[in-house]
Amino acid sequence: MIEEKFKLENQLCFRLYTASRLLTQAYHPLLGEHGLTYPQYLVLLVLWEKDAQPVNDIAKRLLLETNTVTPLLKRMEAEGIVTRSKGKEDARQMIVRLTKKGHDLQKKLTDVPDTVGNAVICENVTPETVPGLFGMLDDIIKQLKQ
Amino acid sequence: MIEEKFKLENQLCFRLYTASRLLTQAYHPLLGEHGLTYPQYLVLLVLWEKDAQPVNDIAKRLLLETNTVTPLLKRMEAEGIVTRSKGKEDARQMIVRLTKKGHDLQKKLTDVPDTVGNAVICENVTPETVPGLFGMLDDIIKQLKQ
DNA sequence: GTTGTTTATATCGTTCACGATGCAAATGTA
DNA sequence: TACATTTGCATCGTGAACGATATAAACAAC
Repeated sequence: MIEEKFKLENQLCFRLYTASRLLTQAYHPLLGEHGLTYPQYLVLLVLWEKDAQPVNDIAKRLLLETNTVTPLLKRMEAEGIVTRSKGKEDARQMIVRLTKKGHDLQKKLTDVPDTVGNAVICENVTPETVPGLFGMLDDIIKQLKQ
Repeated sequence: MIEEKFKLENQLCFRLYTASRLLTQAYHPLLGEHGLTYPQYLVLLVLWEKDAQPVNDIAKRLLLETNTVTPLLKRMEAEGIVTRSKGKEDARQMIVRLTKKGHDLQKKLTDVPDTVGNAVICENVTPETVPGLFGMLDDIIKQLKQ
């Protein structure tokens, strides 16, 4: 008999991993239409809030390493969504800026948040319960960031 | 001014994605000690519950595609953790079985669930609130599976 | 100023994820 | 039995993630 602690049903991580994957998949057709991946969409969210950021600030905001973000940004540069240029004050930095195409994508993706948001609404996940879910996930993230 | 719906702080998916990544990272040192990755650990959880399963059953249980699971299992086979052999009733199936090494890993990993479990305990995430979190995540998963 | 350290980014290798496609075994139908 | 379809798995290509390492610029100490 398998111990309770090893049952898949008792694993928080498996739930987070699965929910994250499935929700990312829900974004896929909406973003793919515009040649974007989900992590690239996250970079856009960061740059729409504040344009012209160094790689490090983007990575820190997304809690990713630069070795993940750098290739991702180079692909976005190749797609003409962002530009990357050396910082003037600090020549080590690479400043990432939205192109017109990158900026304009916001209008084209205007329906994405609500479409995905509506896709998860169900019995126990409603506008009333989501804040509580956010709180717990934020707590987990804060805790694991140390 | 950026719209509310595009703010990173209002995204469920980003929270799930980040929490999943960070929690998986918490497993990394514990599993890496035994030459395992997190997805490989998930396969072990499935096989410890029930040995000798075809690739498809493992993939379905983890909500993954076989094209993800097949290479993963081949790596585990190369590590001597599982064997893969053609099914006798249905020659299309590949039956995956734990080796002694794979079976014995359970004892060696006995502390992993509690160690990781304790790492997430914090103010809003306690033995009392976790069932509610499980319920919401299960709801999201169920909803997105269609 | 020379040297040592830190910081910002990039490169490399490995392992997922996953869409698209291929192939052989099983199944269904005429 | 013949042929089409479905099923189970594998292969291929691309894009993340991430540990390890490299490189150049900035900074610090002497």
